[in-house]
Amino acid sequence: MKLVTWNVNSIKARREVVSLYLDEHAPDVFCVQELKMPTEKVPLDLFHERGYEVAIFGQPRWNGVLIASKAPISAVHKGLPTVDEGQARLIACETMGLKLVNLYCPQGQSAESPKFIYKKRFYDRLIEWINETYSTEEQLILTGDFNIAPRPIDLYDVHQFINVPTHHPEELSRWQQLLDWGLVDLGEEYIPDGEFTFWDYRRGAFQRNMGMRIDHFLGTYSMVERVENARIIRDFRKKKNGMTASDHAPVELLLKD
DNA sequence: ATGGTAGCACGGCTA
Repeated sequence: MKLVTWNVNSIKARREVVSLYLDEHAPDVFCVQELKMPTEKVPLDLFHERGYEVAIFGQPRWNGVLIASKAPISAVHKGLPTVDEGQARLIACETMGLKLVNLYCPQGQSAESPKFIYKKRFYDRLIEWINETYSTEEQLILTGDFNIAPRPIDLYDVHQFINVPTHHPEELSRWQQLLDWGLVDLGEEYIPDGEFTFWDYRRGAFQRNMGMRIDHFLGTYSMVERVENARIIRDFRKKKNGMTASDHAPVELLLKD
């Protein structure tokens, strides 16, 4: 089966590009972040026409996450209790025998920003909630836009990220806590070092390959042996038929059935 | 040079 994560930067602006991706790459399970739309306005036909069931946690203007699956979806959970502040950043469900958490983690702006304090609080609560809700014995995957580049090689220039969000020690320690709980970065072994999932729109970052690997799959140990491959579909960071791309590329995880 | 680009929604915030 093919599991995909993609921060689309508005499902409204990206409707045609997302259609193209679904038709060309046919994921079985599709996790989307940054819908930038309230739940009731998300174009369901985009998914229903292609045989997907869909669970949506939307919000006007910002954030918003969605899971689409070719198989039935059950046990849908929306939101990370007590730290949401009205922000739609987490949706979880069960589908295809997997427990799945789709995340859009806060970005943090700068180390001095209140947004960075919020990012740390979000991660602290996430670690707690995962521990309360799941067991390491389960077939569990956390995926989405973590806004953390875990290794120096996951940034185009680590020297520009000394004490800067996405590679700050205070968030790397929280990433490590997720690993210590019993999760593995499933993409790391398969994605070649120095490949990125995000490039800023500004300063020609994509053309200069100034990117970061911040979109991930974290799985329990029982998932590790099921992974066949992971890859970044870099081509979808390029303009398609004049349509602007998202600033993130889709990331695919292939699992043995 | 505190820049730059995109999206939401029409001024300013967020990334």
